[in-house]
Amino acid sequence: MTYWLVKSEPDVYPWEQLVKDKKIVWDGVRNYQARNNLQAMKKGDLVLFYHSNEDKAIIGVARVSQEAYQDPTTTDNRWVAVTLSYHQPLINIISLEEIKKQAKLREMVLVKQARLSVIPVTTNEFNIIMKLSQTKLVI
DNA sequence: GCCAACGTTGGC
DNA sequence: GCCAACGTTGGC
Repeated sequence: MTYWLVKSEPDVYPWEQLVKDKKIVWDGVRNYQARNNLQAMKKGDLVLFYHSNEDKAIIGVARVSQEAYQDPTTTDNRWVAVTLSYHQPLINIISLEEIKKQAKLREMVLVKQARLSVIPVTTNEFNIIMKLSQTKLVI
């Protein structure tokens, strides 16, 4: 099991929409590092859903339901998409501010590489976030 | 709205 | 192959 984090601008595709849709094709990624992370995702991996801009917080947990395939928004075969599905919300959302306050989270790639939109998360970081948010993971 | 960080492009 | 110019993202 690998853990990830994806960023979304809430006015483009908010978490609430995933709650309704149940599934989302995560496409349009045009950054090689982010693409490599998409390609490394395995079915069943858990994905933290982060709102950038106004919210700047981790708000829920999604899951990889389909591994990397050709990005449907382009015929350029360098780019891939995955399908994410709704998993569960966080009881308390975790703000970027909170993450920066936590010594053990300050080294997250999310903090170190602010512009990357698909980000690996360590098991330890994932567990700390679950604990801080008082969320019991549903398997 | 500004700007830092950083990726991409194109001229040489 | 280097690097200046430029574009984009996202935090503040």
